[in-house]
Amino acid sequence: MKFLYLCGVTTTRMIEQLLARQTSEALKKLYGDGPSPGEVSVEKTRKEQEGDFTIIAFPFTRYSKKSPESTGQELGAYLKQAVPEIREAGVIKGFLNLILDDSFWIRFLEENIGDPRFGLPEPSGKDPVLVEFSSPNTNKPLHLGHIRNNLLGYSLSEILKAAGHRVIRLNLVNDRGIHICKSMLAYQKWGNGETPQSAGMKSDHLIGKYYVLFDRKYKEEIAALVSRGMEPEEAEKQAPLILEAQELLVKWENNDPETRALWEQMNRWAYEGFGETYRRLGIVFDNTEYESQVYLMGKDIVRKGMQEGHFIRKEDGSIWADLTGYGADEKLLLRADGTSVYITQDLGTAENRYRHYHPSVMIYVVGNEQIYHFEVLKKVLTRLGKDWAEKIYHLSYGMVELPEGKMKSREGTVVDADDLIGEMEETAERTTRELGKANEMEESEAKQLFHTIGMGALKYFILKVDPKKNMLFDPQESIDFNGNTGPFIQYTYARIQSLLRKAGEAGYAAGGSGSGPYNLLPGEKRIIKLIYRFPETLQQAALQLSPALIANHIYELAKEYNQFYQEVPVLKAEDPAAIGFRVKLSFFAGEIIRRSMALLGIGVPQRM
RNA sequence: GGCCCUAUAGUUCAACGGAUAGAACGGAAGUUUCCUAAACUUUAAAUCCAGGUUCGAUUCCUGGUGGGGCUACCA
Repeated sequence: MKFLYLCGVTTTRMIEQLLARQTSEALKKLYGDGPSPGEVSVEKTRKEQEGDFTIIAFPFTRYSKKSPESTGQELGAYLKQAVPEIREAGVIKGFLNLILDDSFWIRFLEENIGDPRFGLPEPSGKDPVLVEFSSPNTNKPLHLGHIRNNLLGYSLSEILKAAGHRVIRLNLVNDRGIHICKSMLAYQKWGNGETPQSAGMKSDHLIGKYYVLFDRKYKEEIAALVSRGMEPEEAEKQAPLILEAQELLVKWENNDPETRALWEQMNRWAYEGFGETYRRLGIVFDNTEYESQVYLMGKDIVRKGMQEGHFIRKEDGSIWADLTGYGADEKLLLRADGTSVYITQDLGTAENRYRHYHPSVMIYVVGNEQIYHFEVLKKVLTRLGKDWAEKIYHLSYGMVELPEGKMKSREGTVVDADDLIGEMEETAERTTRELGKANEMEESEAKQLFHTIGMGALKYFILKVDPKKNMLFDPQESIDFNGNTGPFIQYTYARIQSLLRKAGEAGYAAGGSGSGPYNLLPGEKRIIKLIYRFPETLQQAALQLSPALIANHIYELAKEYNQFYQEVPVLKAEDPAAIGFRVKLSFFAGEIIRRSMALLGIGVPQRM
């Protein structure tokens, strides 16, 4: 993301920087000219090949005027001389593979194992990054799409914090607008004073019931009008229910006491329900904004812009921005009846945030169906001379699709958030009990474990996918607990903790240092290298705003550790030095797993 | 119509312009006198099509084709 900067470079990448610098010097010395160190890319060697780092010789042939092979040979010979950490340098098809001495990797482990801030750069102290996410409508309960939004927003915030940014998590509640009036109207007409208690429903679900009811009755009215010969488009505008909802909106904006009282009651129900869902998901915010409190600011901006001649007023009194010269169409900013639309309040919130927080970046975690909306928002702000409009970044994530297609709240084809959370916990409980793993647990510990595993499965399932891509969720197949999943990683962690408990009993310290020379097994080295790359992955995840990178990395580590665990004895090793080293390696791997999972908002159990 | 996103094993997902395109699930075959088998090992299976740029393209560009989204006085 172009607005973000790196907060700091962690010390662990120093060997790559050293290699790049030496390569640059080598080429200049050998051939008289060469790239700057920044132009040299030092990559990790592919898994199938032997080596730790790879430098590609092809780009250097323009300096050497020789084949990639001999260029690589000469460079390799130079580097081996210049860098004592290099044990071997071999060239295969123009790829210079460097093998570092085991002592380098062991020293890395020793130096960082006790550092709780390993991989974390110093906090930048610069202007904060705002992350807006969740932003629910108060007219219906949360569904699977919101879950993706919440998990992404929360995880990104954690990642950005870890990468050294000051982060402010914002929730903007869409608590006003025509959509709210629809549920309110349906409740007025057909609610008979029903309450969550009397209905025995979670409060936000009760509101959703009336939103769906409105839509059903509204569609009936449209159908009736159409059957009497009206054009469908016209019928949608003339149906009595929609006209009534519009009246209700005007009343609301004019502070009609009765309307406001109903609105407040229904919103309270919505917040109660959302609060419960957030709690179960483990989502928190630093601040909550309410659209009802900022939309007037948006109206003012529009009025002022109108006076200054930036906008146009149509015959019916509605106000529009003419963006036809800017790669967009005309965009409505205020309705003819003076009430505000979606973008009106977004103009207000943006201005409000900019003044209040002086952010370096404003990230909006909002679905990709709103790409156009944010383009227009930025264009309108720019039009008004707000040069900070460029600080707005729309993180547009893909939709969660069901096998039959897109979810539609109004038509009831949604995967409800609360239901899904409940099902995940139930599945976790069933699976755990079948495996007999809860047998010796206290009931409270078991309950906590089911929650941890269930949420781990759900969160990992969603966050491992690249945010910008659409993803598929098939309720029939449910979310797996084996393979590339949250529970797999949690299980790996639990195994490590079990091992460490036993190691402690046997007198082996996990965090200490001071082992002697040691020949690394291939599996051990692969684990160390994955730990070594954690800081880099964190930076990449922050830069690309992608929790998926963390998820992929941690899966690699868990997989690698499981293989090691299976094939290499730790506590039963012959050599005490080997036991000591492997205990330490296990401890460090466990820490990286725990911390990475925390970046995804996922907890890890001590046993499972 | 216009604009935007997307296309990889049967399925769900990976791959800073680099080597033989990786995993998982599902399929086939194995591993438990040994630190937790929610694990591990082996195996079959894929870059939508046609051009272009490059030493090198799944990746970048152009044109097709398929899928999705936006283009609301909904948010």
